[in-house]
Amino acid sequence: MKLSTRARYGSRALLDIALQSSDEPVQLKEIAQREDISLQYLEHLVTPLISAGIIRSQRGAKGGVMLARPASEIKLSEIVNILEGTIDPVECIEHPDVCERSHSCVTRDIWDEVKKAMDAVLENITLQNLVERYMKKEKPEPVMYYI
Amino acid sequence: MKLSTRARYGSRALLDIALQSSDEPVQLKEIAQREDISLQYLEHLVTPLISAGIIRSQRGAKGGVMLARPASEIKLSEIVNILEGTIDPVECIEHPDVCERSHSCVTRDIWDEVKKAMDAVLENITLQNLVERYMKKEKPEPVMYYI
DNA sequence: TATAAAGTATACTAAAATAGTAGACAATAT
DNA sequence: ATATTGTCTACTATTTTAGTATACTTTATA
Repeated sequence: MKLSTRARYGSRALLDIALQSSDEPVQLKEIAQREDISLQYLEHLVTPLISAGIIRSQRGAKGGVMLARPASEIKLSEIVNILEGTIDPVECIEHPDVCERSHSCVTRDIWDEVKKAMDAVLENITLQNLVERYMKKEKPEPVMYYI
Repeated sequence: MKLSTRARYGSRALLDIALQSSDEPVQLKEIAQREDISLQYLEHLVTPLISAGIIRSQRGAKGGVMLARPASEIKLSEIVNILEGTIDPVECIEHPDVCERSHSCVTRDIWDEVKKAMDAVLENITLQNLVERYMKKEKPEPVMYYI
């Protein structure tokens, strides 16, 4: 029941891009270095994200990638879905035919509830939220101490 | 992000046992047949469930397995945990040391929230609940039709 | 317009996890 | 005594995941 590196690395890469947010594209090489992901593997993650319209790329010298939409409009559920495929904990949620029991299977119902619980979390978190969380961790609000 | 067959088969096997609930042990061979799981594979699932005190077994002729506790005291979270290992979607939840970023990683925080959402579902469903859901599906309450 | 610096695409390989099988062994009801 | 049933350990096959390699395309800019 583990997420693969694809979703993990991919989310980190996207957060990285969001944090560099300027008008200039961010080079894959830089992302790879900062995030400790091999450039070649990162490319595998970037391609589907481009196809899905999460990021866009500029080829050639001074090229790189950038968010295709505002960070506030990129939901984590979308990212995970693109990189991980469906989050369904069991095949029979999406394709009931794989098991003749599906229609009457109560355990299947449970896995569906589990999926929905996960979805609910991921649907409500955007890249922008991640950026804010990051900022908060990096620069915590000064705390007042009362003596 | 798939559950393995272990948790799926295991839950079904336990529900099967709960449904046969009598004082007599249920034979593994029967469970295997009803649930379409090879006997040998089922044995792999049964062993850890016995160790964990979910079921107990009687060896020898007329032997089999039975619930070691009332179905209402067996939570799905426990079953999944035994058969699947932790449900953590990423290694770094349980073992932050696997990644030097853990302490400052905001994506990790998200995966932790996802885990908690899943846990919340599985903690609240017992084998007894599954039995009741099953009964409901099999013998739906008669519905009044108003003309 | 040549060229270096990027991203793109496809194919391959290694490693790990998952799923499943086989067979000898141990306990027990009858 | 013995047939029936669970137990244990070892092995194997398959699939998925992770990662590497290499040739190719695009483009800024000198």
